[in-house]
Amino acid sequence: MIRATDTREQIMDRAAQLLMSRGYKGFSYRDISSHLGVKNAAVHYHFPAKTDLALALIEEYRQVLRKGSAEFMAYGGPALPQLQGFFAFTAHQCKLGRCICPFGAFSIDYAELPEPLQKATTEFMDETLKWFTQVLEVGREQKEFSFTGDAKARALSILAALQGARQMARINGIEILDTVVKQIHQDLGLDI
Amino acid sequence: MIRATDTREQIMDRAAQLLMSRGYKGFSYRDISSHLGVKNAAVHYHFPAKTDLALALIEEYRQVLRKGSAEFMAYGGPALPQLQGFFAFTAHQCKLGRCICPFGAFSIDYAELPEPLQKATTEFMDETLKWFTQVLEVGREQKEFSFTGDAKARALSILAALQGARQMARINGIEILDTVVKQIHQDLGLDI
DNA sequence: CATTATACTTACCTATAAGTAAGACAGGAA
DNA sequence: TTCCTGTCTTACTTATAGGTAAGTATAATG
Repeated sequence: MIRATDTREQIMDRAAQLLMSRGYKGFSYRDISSHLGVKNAAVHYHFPAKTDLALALIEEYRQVLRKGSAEFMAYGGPALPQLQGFFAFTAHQCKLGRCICPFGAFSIDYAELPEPLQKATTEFMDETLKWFTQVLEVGREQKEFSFTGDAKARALSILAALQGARQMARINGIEILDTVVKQIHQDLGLDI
Repeated sequence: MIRATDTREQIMDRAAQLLMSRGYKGFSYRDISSHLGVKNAAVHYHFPAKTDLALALIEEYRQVLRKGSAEFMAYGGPALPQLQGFFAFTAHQCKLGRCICPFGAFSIDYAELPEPLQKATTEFMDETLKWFTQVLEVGREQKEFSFTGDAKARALSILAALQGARQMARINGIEILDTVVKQIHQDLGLDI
């Protein structure tokens, strides 16, 4: 009661953790409320429907992406930190048990999602792809790394590999993610 | 009643479709029974628990893999048909709405799966990876295609990319899968 | 012909999900 | 002081999930 907005943030934190560890269908409002020591209806007060919660999460992810890429997208600059930051973020999330990236989580249930959620997911992916394509293009121009062919196709392939690797890491160990990230580095001429 | 084993097969067919279009949590026995025009308990008769059904599905996938790769694994031979067959199979599945590969489906719910199912999934992935690594190694030796670095790491990366691409294809269109497959071809020196 | 196994159906159970309506209670504003 | 608003709780509802026990019909077998 003292700090009202805390609850909302805590709900979103917990929901993010659950979404990325169990998928969209894999968590319930009860999972959130019991963890926070509040009642189920308290979660519904902040997010009337689960869809609202999911939309808020996606919006948050989009904000994170925008904030992390705004300067680069507007003024350019070195592309390598963008790339490295993204890989580090991915690995860190995975080590916290958040192995399922939002796209993975929502793609599984995509067919049954309400239209606004589908739209938000698609737009988020478009934005991510646009940013990552730019990173690859600029990085190649500036000779920070190298690869052949279309940057967008390459961006898509790398994002797909990361998403797949994260999930496969759950089944056969976290080192799978490291292996794939190393492979991507090698393919970009970033051998260590 | 006339052809008893039909029902069991039909259950598995439908379950496979549902598993790969909605994920493991995303379908119920009701989805299967209503589609077949039988009662819920009929499905339980053939597969007492959902875990049993999942295990049977994985076993079936493993059989398909073994049958499709047995000759190659035992006696060698051209690797390219193995590769092409796999890509074609993946694309075909995806076009039938089966965009979520079994690894993707089970990886989402992995943490909550009973141990036998976890084990079966892990073993299936090990087998798949072993086969695909062999395909890449042999194909490189025989100059059917080319790539640098460790074959297992490359196999892992390609499998991850395919898994990710299949899921992303649901969100942003089937052409994403084609793009990634083309990229893989290019990376293996298989430009058309 | 009687028995038995197979492949179901009917009729349940328990748990959990998302969601809602109405009330409680604190703090600030009129 | 009263009223209002924001933040909850209590106490539900409805739907669906996985699962089970007991009975039924058919087909094969002794």
